Amino acid sequence: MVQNKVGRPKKFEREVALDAAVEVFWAKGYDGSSLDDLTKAMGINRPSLYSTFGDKRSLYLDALAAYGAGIGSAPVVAFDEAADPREAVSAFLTVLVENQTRSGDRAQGCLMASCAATTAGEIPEVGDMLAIGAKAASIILERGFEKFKQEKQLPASFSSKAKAGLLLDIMHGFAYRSRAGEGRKNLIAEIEEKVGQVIPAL
Amino acid sequence: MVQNKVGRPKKFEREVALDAAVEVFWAKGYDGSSLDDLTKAMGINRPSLYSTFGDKRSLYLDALAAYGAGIGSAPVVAFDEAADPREAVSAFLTVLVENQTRSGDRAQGCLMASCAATTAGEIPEVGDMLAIGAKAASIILERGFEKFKQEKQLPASFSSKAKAGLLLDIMHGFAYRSRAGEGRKNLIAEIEEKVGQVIPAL
DNA sequence: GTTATTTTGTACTGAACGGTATTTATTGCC
DNA sequence: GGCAATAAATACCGTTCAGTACAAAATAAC
Repeated sequence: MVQNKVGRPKKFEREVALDAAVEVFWAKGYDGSSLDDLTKAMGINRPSLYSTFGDKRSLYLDALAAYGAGIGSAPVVAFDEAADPREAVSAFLTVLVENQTRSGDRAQGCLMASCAATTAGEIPEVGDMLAIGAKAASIILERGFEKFKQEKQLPASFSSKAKAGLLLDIMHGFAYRSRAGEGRKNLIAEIEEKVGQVIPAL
Repeated sequence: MVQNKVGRPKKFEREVALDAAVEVFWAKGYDGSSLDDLTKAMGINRPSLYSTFGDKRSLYLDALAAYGAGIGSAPVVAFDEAADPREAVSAFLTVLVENQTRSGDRAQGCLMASCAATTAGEIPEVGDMLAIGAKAASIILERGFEKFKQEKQLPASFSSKAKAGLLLDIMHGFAYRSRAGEGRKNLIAEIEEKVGQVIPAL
């Protein structure tokens, strides 16, 4: 924990508190999360929240960015670390489903697709973040497929861009169904089928 | 407009007011929609709203049901009316994109996936509605594909259930991107590619 | 031990919220 | 015209909201 030289020491770490805020927004959405909800979950009081994060709105944007850089990009990281196309898609979807069904309570899904999307109208920056996140993921997946093509693990006819888009579509399908309450087991059981729809049979 | 025999006549129709409420919830979400927003858009005052729809929560559930029975199921209806598989999928996606990019303003998308999903935690009935809607759509699409198989318009190897799921995944991808602000033209231009991913080449 | 500095903790503010009591207006029936 | 019935319209209620003022506490420097 970084401390100043003088003055009363801080009792919390910015990143830990931000992660807690992510959980609150993920569960209740932006408008559904009150400052009481947030401060209680983050373990800090209101003045600390305001001095550290600004207002509720900028805390929200920080939380979305933290999610995007962490949990939100974990599936893409798993994809990139895999050795072959089928494993890459399978790892992508497995990490995805695990993150979207992580909670013991109901209603997890994706913070971006299931919660932040609601606020794309009232907070323009959110719309931009949604678009940028999707675009970035699409490009990374496309490049990953292109790499596999160069390695001859995918045929030359394989359309990397279209398949990257399809894989993201599948991601959004899982996000919706996780949020709707469908259990992890059911979704995991579908992954093989989805892999087959993205990667042509051997 | 159905009127009572006695008493002051109503100045609004329930369905019209409900459709207006749908628009508000679709734009701002449940928690982001105030009663002032709702009554203003619906053209009625608070007591009328409460006597007709109960409270905000039950108005919300009514609005979701109305959306599901109307706009939300329009793509499936278009699918069912088509004469061949490619046209069915194409019509499904075309109607979908048109509905999700209907507004001149930003942030349309799907009321269920882009807005209602947020409230699946705080209002349990919403989670159930999301799940039931997806299940119903999946079954109808699956039966449609099966019909095309019987008509020999699709090969026996065609997996109707898996393809129905994939088509719904694509729907959720479009919903996300519409909500993120991607324009109708871009999405329409992608439909042919998506059709090819659902229906095998001739 | 005093001072300067930083953060915590509590209490508070005006505004907006969902919901309702009450009054007024408009009809059909006698 | 008077009465009963229904709905509209306004004004209001207590609560919760996001945001802040202010004081108490904890550290380093001297």
